[in-house]
Amino acid sequence: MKLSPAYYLNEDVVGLAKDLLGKVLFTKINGQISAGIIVETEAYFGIKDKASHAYGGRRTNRTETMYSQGGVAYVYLCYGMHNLFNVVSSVKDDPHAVLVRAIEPLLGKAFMEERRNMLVTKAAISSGPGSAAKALGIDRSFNSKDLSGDEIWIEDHQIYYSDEEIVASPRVGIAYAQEHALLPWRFFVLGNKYVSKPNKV
DNA sequence: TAAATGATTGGCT
DNA sequence: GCCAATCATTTAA
Repeated sequence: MKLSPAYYLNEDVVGLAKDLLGKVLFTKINGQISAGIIVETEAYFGIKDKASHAYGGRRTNRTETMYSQGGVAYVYLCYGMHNLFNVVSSVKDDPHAVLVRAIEPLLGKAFMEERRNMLVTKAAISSGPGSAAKALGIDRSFNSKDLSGDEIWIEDHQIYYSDEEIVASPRVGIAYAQEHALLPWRFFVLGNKYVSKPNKV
């Protein structure tokens, strides 16, 4: 069930971002397990992507995590208050990553409600990268953690979406990345209410 | 050492 | 729809 370490070595990060839709992201915190189906992702294409923190080969304390071999978590603080969770992919020294932007609550919904202080029936509980991470209890202490460990991992539950249900669109919040801002590297499940806006074709 | 800024969200109008 | 909140990280001096 748990994805094998080899899965994350895929050097086609855009294809991986699409493939991660329907996979199930788990966290176990203080023995409490929660999980959600990944329904929205974005690909960050290593050193050639102006929207990536690793653009141009920039290598700092923060981005060092992305240079790891695929299969670890990259979590960083954005706008001073949101923890964004990414899956590091590809081989060592090739800083590709996939941002998980939304999940559909599957297990441990009571824990999510407690962490988000809202009912799981509200789409906003895990819609958007900051919200999805918070619902699962992910914070910066998860940065660099191995995705094949027992604190955070991803499973394949044989959930597949058809090509008609998967939509590719430009990424969100990266207007500063100029021409790269228009690349259709955001993928989401059409009609799923947990997908952040814009969520229409 | 200091200044600038962002892969956003939620509350208010 | 608009806008404030809030700080780690980066870059420049």
